[in-house]
Amino acid sequence: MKSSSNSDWMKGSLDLMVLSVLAGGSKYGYLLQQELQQASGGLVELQAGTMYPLLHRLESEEWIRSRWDETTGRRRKWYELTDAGRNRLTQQAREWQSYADCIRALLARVIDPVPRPA
Amino acid sequence: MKSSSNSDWMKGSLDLMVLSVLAGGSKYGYLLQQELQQASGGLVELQAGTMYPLLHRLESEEWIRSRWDETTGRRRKWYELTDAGRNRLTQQAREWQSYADCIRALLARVIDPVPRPA
DNA sequence: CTTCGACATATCGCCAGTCTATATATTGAC
DNA sequence: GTCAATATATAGACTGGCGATATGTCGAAG
Repeated sequence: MKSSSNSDWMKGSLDLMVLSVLAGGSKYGYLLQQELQQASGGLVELQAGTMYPLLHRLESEEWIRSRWDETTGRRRKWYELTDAGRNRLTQQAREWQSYADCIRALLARVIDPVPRPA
Repeated sequence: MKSSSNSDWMKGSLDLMVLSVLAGGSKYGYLLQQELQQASGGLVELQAGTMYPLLHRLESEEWIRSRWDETTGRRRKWYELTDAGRNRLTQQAREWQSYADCIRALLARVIDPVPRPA
């Protein structure tokens, strides 16, 4: 069976999405989760068990950095983009668009097969 | 390190791409590989070790069906879409475009952050 | 005639990454 | 006092893509 809450499309795009949302300002995990869900019109539901390891990885790769806020009882770990992360984001955004265009072209053929060049 | 020949974007889109190419007519694996590479302007290099298992899976799920051509010494296994596969393709194409639009919107924010609604 | 590179399919084992489930703790509402 | 929402984290299972490897045909070059 396949299932999985989202529909597998963004399997390779989660990094990009997370970096994008963080580009809008510092966030802690739970908040990022909410905002991503909102921003995607409910399409993307980043699971906690996916997100936290992902954030840890992004941090270990130094695309983002974190700071605990322990001033309240509810411990929150705030993440922000590093400079490297910001560059990474623009880089990846460019790449992603190439691939998206490429798939779009592929799909266009399906819908509207080339009418054989005169 | 990340590496991987393509850039991980299409991790979840390979099914879609293969079905798309097959929508253009029957192909055997090797040919499909070439055509996909061409059609993508060299962007997508579907590896043999990825493709054959993928084709087997798609066949077991009955989105495609195969026939050996053994009339020549070079054995070729021709694949074509089933009716279900064709439906699957249009279905997935629709879904993919939703997700692509969603990411595009996310990226647009990055490039052009909302100027605070008057 | 042999050898080399392109053609053609297949499988195995590795590994990265996602999900489910689970754990833990705080807080506000009822 | 209990429950749901907030908040983070990890372990284990599973999937899927990739590199390596195997097997064999075929045509061209030498």
